[in-house]
Amino acid sequence: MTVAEDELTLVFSALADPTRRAILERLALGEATVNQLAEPFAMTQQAISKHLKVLERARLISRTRTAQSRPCVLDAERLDAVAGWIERHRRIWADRHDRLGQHLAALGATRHDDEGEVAP
Amino acid sequence: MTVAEDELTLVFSALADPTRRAILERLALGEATVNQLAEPFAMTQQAISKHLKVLERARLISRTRTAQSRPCVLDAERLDAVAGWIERHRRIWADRHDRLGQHLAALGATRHDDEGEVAP
DNA sequence: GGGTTGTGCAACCAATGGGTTGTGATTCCC
DNA sequence: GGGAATCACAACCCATTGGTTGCACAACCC
Repeated sequence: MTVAEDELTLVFSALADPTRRAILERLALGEATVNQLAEPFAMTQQAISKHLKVLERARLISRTRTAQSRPCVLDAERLDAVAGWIERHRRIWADRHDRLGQHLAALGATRHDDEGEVAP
Repeated sequence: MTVAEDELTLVFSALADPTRRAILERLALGEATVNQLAEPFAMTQQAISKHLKVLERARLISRTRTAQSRPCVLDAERLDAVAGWIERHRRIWADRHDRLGQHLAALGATRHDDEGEVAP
Protein backbone atom coordinates (compact mmCIF):
# COMPACT_ATOMS: atom_id res chain seq x y z
CA MET A 1 0.00 0.00 0.00
CA THR A 2 1.71 3.11 1.25
CA VAL A 3 5.12 3.50 -0.26
CA ALA A 4 8.33 3.12 1.69
CA GLU A 5 9.96 6.19 3.20
CA ASP A 6 12.84 6.48 0.77
CA GLU A 7 10.53 5.89 -2.19
CA LEU A 8 8.48 8.85 -1.04
CA THR A 9 11.68 10.86 -0.98
CA LEU A 10 12.48 9.77 -4.51
CA VAL A 11 9.05 10.65 -5.84
CA PHE A 12 8.73 13.96 -4.04
CA SER A 13 12.15 15.17 -5.07
CA ALA A 14 11.44 14.06 -8.62
CA LEU A 15 8.31 16.19 -8.57
CA ALA A 16 10.14 19.10 -6.99
CA ASP A 17 11.39 20.46 -10.30
CA PRO A 18 9.36 22.47 -12.82
CA THR A 19 11.14 20.96 -15.80
CA ARG A 20 10.37 17.45 -14.65
CA ARG A 21 6.76 18.31 -13.92
CA ALA A 22 6.48 19.80 -17.40
CA ILE A 23 7.91 16.61 -18.84
CA LEU A 24 5.27 14.63 -16.99
CA GLU A 25 2.53 16.92 -18.28
CA ARG A 26 3.88 16.42 -21.75
CA LEU A 27 3.93 12.67 -21.32
CA ALA A 28 0.32 12.72 -20.20
CA LEU A 29 -0.47 13.44 -23.87
CA GLY A 30 1.26 10.27 -24.93
CA GLU A 31 4.65 8.70 -25.09
CA ALA A 32 7.52 10.69 -26.53
CA THR A 33 11.18 10.40 -27.37
CA VAL A 34 13.97 12.21 -25.58
CA ASN A 35 14.41 14.74 -28.37
CA GLN A 36 10.71 15.41 -28.54
CA LEU A 37 10.72 16.05 -24.83
CA ALA A 38 13.80 18.24 -25.01
CA GLU A 39 12.49 20.38 -27.84
CA PRO A 40 10.36 22.89 -25.87
CA PHE A 41 13.07 23.51 -23.28
CA ALA A 42 16.01 25.84 -23.51
CA MET A 43 18.51 23.24 -22.50
CA THR A 44 20.55 20.45 -23.96
CA GLN A 45 19.35 16.94 -24.66
CA GLN A 46 21.76 15.65 -22.04
CA ALA A 47 20.11 17.71 -19.34
CA ILE A 48 16.74 16.24 -20.28
CA SER A 49 18.31 12.80 -20.21
CA LYS A 50 19.33 13.43 -16.61
CA HIS A 51 15.84 14.54 -15.71
CA LEU A 52 14.44 11.42 -17.31
CA LYS A 53 16.81 9.31 -15.29
CA VAL A 54 15.51 10.96 -12.11
CA LEU A 55 11.91 10.32 -13.15
CA GLU A 56 12.75 6.77 -14.05
CA ARG A 57 14.48 6.17 -10.72
CA ALA A 58 11.36 7.45 -8.97
CA ARG A 59 9.46 5.05 -11.22
CA LEU A 60 7.23 7.85 -12.42
CA ILE A 61 8.05 6.89 -15.98
CA SER A 62 9.31 3.80 -17.69
CA ARG A 63 11.12 3.44 -20.95
CA THR A 64 10.96 0.88 -23.69
CA ARG A 65 13.76 0.32 -26.09
CA THR A 66 12.40 0.75 -29.60
CA ALA A 67 15.15 0.59 -32.16
CA GLN A 68 17.45 3.56 -31.66
CA SER A 69 14.92 5.68 -29.81
CA ARG A 70 13.82 5.19 -26.21
CA PRO A 71 10.28 6.45 -25.82
CA CYS A 72 9.07 7.37 -22.35
CA VAL A 73 5.69 6.53 -20.89
CA LEU A 74 4.08 7.44 -17.61
CA ASP A 75 3.79 5.00 -14.75
CA ALA A 76 0.51 6.03 -13.18
CA GLU A 77 0.57 3.72 -10.18
CA ARG A 78 3.45 5.63 -8.76
CA LEU A 79 1.44 8.77 -8.51
CA ASP A 80 -1.24 6.77 -6.77
CA ALA A 81 1.23 5.93 -4.03
CA VAL A 82 2.04 9.57 -3.40
CA ALA A 83 -1.60 10.48 -3.63
CA GLY A 84 -2.14 7.92 -0.90
CA TRP A 85 0.35 9.57 1.40
CA ILE A 86 -1.04 13.01 0.75
CA GLU A 87 -4.61 11.91 1.25
CA ARG A 88 -3.77 10.13 4.49
CA HIS A 89 -2.16 13.22 5.91
CA ARG A 90 -4.81 15.47 4.57
CA ARG A 91 -7.37 13.54 6.58
CA ILE A 92 -5.23 13.52 9.69
CA TRP A 93 -4.66 17.23 9.45
CA ALA A 94 -8.31 17.87 8.75
CA ASP A 95 -9.28 15.86 11.82
CA ARG A 96 -6.77 17.74 13.83
CA HIS A 97 -8.22 20.96 12.51
CA ASP A 98 -11.72 19.86 13.45
CA ARG A 99 -10.63 18.87 16.92
CA LEU A 100 -9.03 22.25 17.29
CA GLY A 101 -12.26 23.88 16.19
CA GLN A 102 -14.24 21.86 18.69
CA HIS A 103 -11.68 22.65 21.30
CA LEU A 104 -11.98 26.36 20.68
CA ALA A 105 -15.75 26.11 20.66
CA ALA A 106 -15.62 24.24 23.95
CA LEU A 107 -13.39 26.97 25.28
CA GLY A 108 -15.89 29.61 24.38
CA ALA A 109 -18.59 27.61 26.11
CA THR A 110 -17.43 26.86 29.63
CA ARG A 111 -14.28 25.56 31.29
CA HIS A 112 -10.82 25.64 29.81
CA ASP A 113 -8.17 23.52 31.45
CA ASP A 114 -7.28 19.98 30.31
CA GLU A 115 -5.88 20.98 26.96
CA GLY A 116 -4.96 17.49 25.82
CA GLU A 117 -2.36 18.91 23.50
CA VAL A 118 0.91 17.31 22.56
CA ALA A 119 2.51 15.17 25.27
CA PRO A 120 5.07 13.00 23.44
CA MET B 1 -7.26 26.80 -6.55
CA THR B 2 -4.28 25.12 -8.14
CA VAL B 3 -1.07 26.48 -6.73
CA ALA B 4 1.46 28.41 -8.78
CA GLU B 5 4.36 26.56 -10.34
CA ASP B 6 7.06 27.77 -7.98
CA GLU B 7 4.86 27.13 -4.97
CA LEU B 8 4.53 23.55 -6.10
CA THR B 9 8.28 23.39 -6.24
CA LEU B 10 8.52 24.74 -2.72
CA VAL B 11 6.02 22.29 -1.31
CA PHE B 12 7.35 19.25 -3.13
CA SER B 13 10.94 19.91 -2.17
CA ALA B 14 9.84 20.55 1.39
CA LEU B 15 8.18 17.14 1.39
CA ALA B 16 11.19 15.52 -0.24
CA ASP B 17 12.99 14.98 3.04
CA PRO B 18 12.30 12.23 5.59
CA THR B 19 13.15 14.44 8.54
CA ARG B 20 10.70 17.10 7.43
CA ARG B 21 7.98 14.55 6.76
CA ALA B 22 8.56 13.14 10.24
CA ILE B 23 8.24 16.63 11.66
CA LEU B 24 4.92 17.01 9.89
CA GLU B 25 3.72 13.67 11.20
CA ARG B 26 4.68 14.78 14.65
CA LEU B 27 2.86 18.06 14.22
CA ALA B 28 -0.26 16.22 13.17
CA LEU B 29 -0.53 15.22 16.83
CA GLY B 30 -0.59 18.83 17.89
CA GLU B 31 1.56 21.89 18.01
CA ALA B 32 5.06 21.59 19.38
CA THR B 33 8.10 23.69 20.17
CA VAL B 34 11.39 23.49 18.34
CA ASN B 35 13.09 21.53 21.09
CA GLN B 36 10.22 19.08 21.34
CA LEU B 37 10.49 18.54 17.62
CA ALA B 38 14.24 18.18 17.75
CA GLU B 39 14.23 15.67 20.59
CA PRO B 40 13.59 12.41 18.64
CA PHE B 41 16.21 13.22 15.99
CA ALA B 42 19.91 12.63 16.15
CA MET B 43 20.77 16.16 15.09
CA THR B 44 21.16 19.58 16.58
CA GLN B 45 18.33 21.98 17.29
CA GLN B 46 19.76 24.35 14.69
CA ALA B 47 19.36 21.75 11.98
CA ILE B 48 15.72 21.32 12.96
CA SER B 49 15.36 25.09 12.90
CA LYS B 50 16.53 25.07 9.31
CA HIS B 51 14.04 22.36 8.41
CA LEU B 52 11.29 24.37 10.05
CA LYS B 53 12.28 27.38 8.01
CA VAL B 54 11.91 25.29 4.85
CA LEU B 55 8.49 24.05 5.93
CA GLU B 56 7.46 27.56 6.84
CA ARG B 57 8.61 28.90 3.49
CA ALA B 58 6.50 26.24 1.78
CA ARG B 59 3.69 27.40 4.08
CA LEU B 60 3.18 23.86 5.30
CA ILE B 61 3.47 25.11 8.86
CA SER B 62 3.07 28.43 10.56
CA ARG B 63 4.51 29.65 13.80
CA THR B 64 3.13 31.77 16.56
CA ARG B 65 5.29 33.65 18.97
CA THR B 66 4.38 32.61 22.48
CA ALA B 67 6.69 34.16 25.05
CA GLN B 68 10.16 32.72 24.51
CA SER B 69 9.06 29.64 22.62
CA ARG B 70 7.79 29.52 19.03
CA PRO B 71 5.35 26.65 18.65
CA CYS B 72 4.70 25.25 15.20
CA VAL B 73 1.32 24.27 13.81
CA LEU B 74 0.33 22.65 10.56
CA ASP B 75 -1.19 24.61 7.72
CA ALA B 76 -3.54 22.08 6.19
CA GLU B 77 -4.71 24.10 3.20
CA ARG B 78 -1.28 23.86 1.71
CA LEU B 79 -1.44 20.14 1.50
CA ASP B 80 -4.81 20.52 -0.17
CA ALA B 81 -3.17 22.46 -2.95
CA VAL B 82 -0.67 19.71 -3.63
CA ALA B 83 -3.35 17.10 -3.32
CA GLY B 84 -5.16 19.04 -6.02
CA TRP B 85 -2.22 18.85 -8.38
CA ILE B 86 -1.71 15.16 -7.72
CA GLU B 87 -5.37 14.34 -8.13
CA ARG B 88 -5.60 16.29 -11.36
CA HIS B 89 -2.70 14.39 -12.83
CA ARG B 90 -3.83 11.11 -11.46
CA ARG B 91 -7.04 11.51 -13.41
CA ILE B 92 -5.27 12.57 -16.57
CA TRP B 93 -2.90 9.65 -16.34
CA ALA B 94 -5.71 7.27 -15.56
CA ASP B 95 -7.62 8.49 -18.62
CA ARG B 96 -4.52 8.11 -20.68
CA HIS B 97 -4.13 4.60 -19.37
CA ASP B 98 -7.73 3.77 -20.23
CA ARG B 99 -7.36 5.15 -23.71
CA LEU B 100 -4.25 3.05 -24.11
CA GLY B 101 -6.18 0.03 -22.93
CA GLN B 102 -8.95 0.71 -25.41
CA HIS B 103 -6.38 1.28 -28.07
CA LEU B 104 -4.75 -2.05 -27.41
CA ALA B 105 -8.13 -3.75 -27.31
CA ALA B 106 -9.02 -2.16 -30.62
CA LEU B 107 -5.72 -3.40 -31.96
CA GLY B 108 -6.53 -6.92 -30.92
CA ALA B 109 -9.87 -6.60 -32.68
CA THR B 110 -9.18 -5.44 -36.23
CA ARG B 111 -6.96 -2.91 -37.97
CA HIS B 112 -3.91 -1.25 -36.50
CA ASP B 113 -2.61 1.83 -38.22
CA ASP B 114 -3.65 5.40 -37.29
CA GLU B 115 -2.02 5.44 -33.89
CA GLY B 116 -3.12 8.94 -32.95
CA GLU B 117 -0.22 9.23 -30.57
CA VAL B 118 1.68 12.34 -29.68
CA ALA B 119 1.95 14.89 -32.48
CA PRO B 120 3.25 18.08 -30.78
C1' DG C 1 21.17 41.19 38.58
C1' DG C 2 22.79 36.47 37.12
C1' DG C 3 22.21 31.82 35.51
C1' DT C 4 19.42 28.81 32.74
C1' DT C 5 16.40 27.83 28.83
C1' DG C 6 14.65 28.30 24.07
C1' DT C 7 15.64 29.92 19.79
C1' DG C 8 17.84 32.14 15.70
C1' DC C 9 21.84 33.75 12.99
C1' DA C 10 26.46 33.33 10.73
C1' DA C 11 30.30 30.90 9.08
C1' DC C 12 31.87 26.94 7.50
C1' DC C 13 32.01 22.18 5.12
C1' DA C 14 30.94 18.05 2.41
C1' DA C 15 27.66 16.29 -0.67
C1' DT C 16 24.05 16.78 -4.06
C1' DG C 17 21.74 18.88 -8.03
C1' DG C 18 21.12 21.02 -12.32
C1' DG C 19 23.43 22.51 -15.97
C1' DT C 20 27.25 22.47 -19.53
C1' DT C 21 30.68 20.44 -23.14
C1' DG C 22 32.79 16.57 -25.21
C1' DT C 23 32.63 12.01 -26.73
C1' DG C 24 31.12 7.34 -27.90
C1' DA C 25 27.79 3.73 -29.03
C1' DT C 26 23.71 2.25 -31.86
C1' DT C 27 20.78 2.36 -35.39
C1' DC C 28 18.93 4.21 -39.53
C1' DC C 29 19.60 5.93 -44.46
C1' DC C 30 21.85 5.70 -48.90
C1' DG D 1 30.66 1.02 -45.75
C1' DG D 2 29.96 6.12 -44.54
C1' DG D 3 27.33 9.74 -42.70
C1' DA D 4 23.54 11.45 -39.92
C1' DA D 5 20.51 10.94 -35.96
C1' DT D 6 19.31 9.48 -31.23
C1' DC D 7 20.75 8.82 -26.98
C1' DA D 8 23.82 7.90 -22.67
C1' DC D 9 28.09 8.41 -20.13
C1' DA D 10 31.92 11.15 -18.08
C1' DA D 11 34.14 15.16 -16.44
C1' DC D 12 33.58 19.43 -14.97
C1' DC D 13 31.23 24.01 -12.75
C1' DC D 14 28.57 26.56 -9.80
C1' DA D 15 24.70 27.07 -6.58
C1' DT D 16 22.03 24.86 -3.18
C1' DT D 17 21.32 21.79 0.68
C1' DG D 18 21.85 19.48 4.99
C1' DG D 19 24.55 19.28 8.50
C1' DT D 20 27.94 21.17 12.00
C1' DT D 21 29.99 24.59 15.66
C1' DG D 22 29.95 28.93 17.94
C1' DC D 23 27.67 32.66 19.35
C1' DA D 24 24.02 36.25 20.49
C1' DC D 25 19.59 37.52 22.11
C1' DA D 26 15.22 37.35 24.84
C1' DA D 27 12.61 35.64 28.36
C1' DC D 28 12.02 33.11 32.39
C1' DC D 29 13.62 31.69 37.48
C1' DC D 30 15.79 32.99 41.76
